[in-house]
Amino acid sequence: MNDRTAKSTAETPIRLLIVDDHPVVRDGLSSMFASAPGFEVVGEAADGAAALRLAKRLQPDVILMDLRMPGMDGLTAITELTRLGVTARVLVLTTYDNDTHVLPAIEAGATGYLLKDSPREDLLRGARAAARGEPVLSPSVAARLMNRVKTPAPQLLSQRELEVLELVAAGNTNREVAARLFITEATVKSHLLNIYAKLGVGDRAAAVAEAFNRRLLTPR
Amino acid sequence: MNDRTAKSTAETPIRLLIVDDHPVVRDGLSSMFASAPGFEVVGEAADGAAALRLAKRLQPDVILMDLRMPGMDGLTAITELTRLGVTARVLVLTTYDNDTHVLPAIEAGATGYLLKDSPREDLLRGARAAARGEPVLSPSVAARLMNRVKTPAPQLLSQRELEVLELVAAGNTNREVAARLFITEATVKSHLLNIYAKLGVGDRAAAVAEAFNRRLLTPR
DNA sequence: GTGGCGATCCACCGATCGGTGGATCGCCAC
DNA sequence: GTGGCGATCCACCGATCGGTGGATCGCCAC
Repeated sequence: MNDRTAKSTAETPIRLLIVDDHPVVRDGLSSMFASAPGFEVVGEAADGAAALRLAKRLQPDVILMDLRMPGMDGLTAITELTRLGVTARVLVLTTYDNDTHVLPAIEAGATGYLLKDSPREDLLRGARAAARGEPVLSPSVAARLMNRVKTPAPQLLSQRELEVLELVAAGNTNREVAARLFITEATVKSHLLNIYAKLGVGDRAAAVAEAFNRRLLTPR
Repeated sequence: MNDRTAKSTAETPIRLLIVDDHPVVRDGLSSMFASAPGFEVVGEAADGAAALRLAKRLQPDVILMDLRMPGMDGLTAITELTRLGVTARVLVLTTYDNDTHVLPAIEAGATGYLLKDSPREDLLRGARAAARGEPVLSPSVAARLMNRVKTPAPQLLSQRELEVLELVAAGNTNREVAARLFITEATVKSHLLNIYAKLGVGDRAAAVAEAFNRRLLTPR
């Protein structure tokens, strides 16, 4: 809460909050960054709840966040930070390069991740990149992200069926779809029944959801 | 179609297909990669249609693909390659670091992109990474990808409304939703009407689609 | 503690949807 | 050129959905 004016150096230092349940890790990271130029460690926390409190009060630029912690874990903390609109960039700290845990953190709002046992230079560079808002990702995680947006385009539905489904997703009634496609309402229903069979669903709402799941429809 | 056996070197070279409508660019890239160890340029094409034909016949490991071309453009060609199940990794070649054109290419199935005027070493490294299936992305494009999967979580719908919508998206009728939530069908409808009003839609199918668009529901 | 607001809950009714049972057309393999 | 298959097209009917018009409850600000 104390008013600090640290613009003596040419560049304002990057304010760090370190969150890890192991004191040894906290101390190690803290001393590493404290001794590096351009960084200032403004706080440490041992679990997600403490991290949330400190983040709100200290307004750090970058939060180094462990995922596995007692009490509120890192993923929940990141979700909360995002929900609260905290602007700090979150760098996830992982022990191993375990993608499956990292991806949900990215989706929750993390800017990237670092391995705890990365070389000192990598940690400093990653934190600086995060402070600039740049992602810090390994190729394997980046590849997983790409797969999430790639359209497999399995051509499961015919072109006409996809047209019908898109119009239904846009809120058109069967009659409106028919008018737009210059066919009768009965034909629209027939297409819809084929769509239901192909997608394994029983109504239009489930068909739309399944189409998004299968990337047949993509969020705009 | 000629049977080639190029396993004289310790490692099989990376087979490249170069696609660009400018002969100068093709020649430049071709000679650059031909003179580099570990690469073999197996073909060149001047537009998307030719690229498709050659890709199917030559089965290259990596395709260097320009986006702006007369006739079939690069984006369409990438979409077709993905649809046809061609296993070649596609590296998009861009003149400028214009993210907006690159992202759709990534979504269509490209492994990454390179700037045409990148240093020789970057081009070689990028092509090798692509051959291994690793993404080749600049931080700005990676950041855009991340934003696509991040959940803004605007808490637009109440918890109960989201529950109802999820059950509707799963194909439940109003009566089934009511039974699962231990409320009456009338209450389910009331929730749905509130959902429609909040999302600005008029029926359940459009509500599901809009929820995916706003990341209130996410593909599984 | 009172007002206001959103979330949650409920009943009745016309419009729409999904189910059943078909027909025609074009394309590809044999 | 014939068979088979999927895409596209169509009519009738019971079940479900969305629209209208409400009531109650809990929470927060004043």
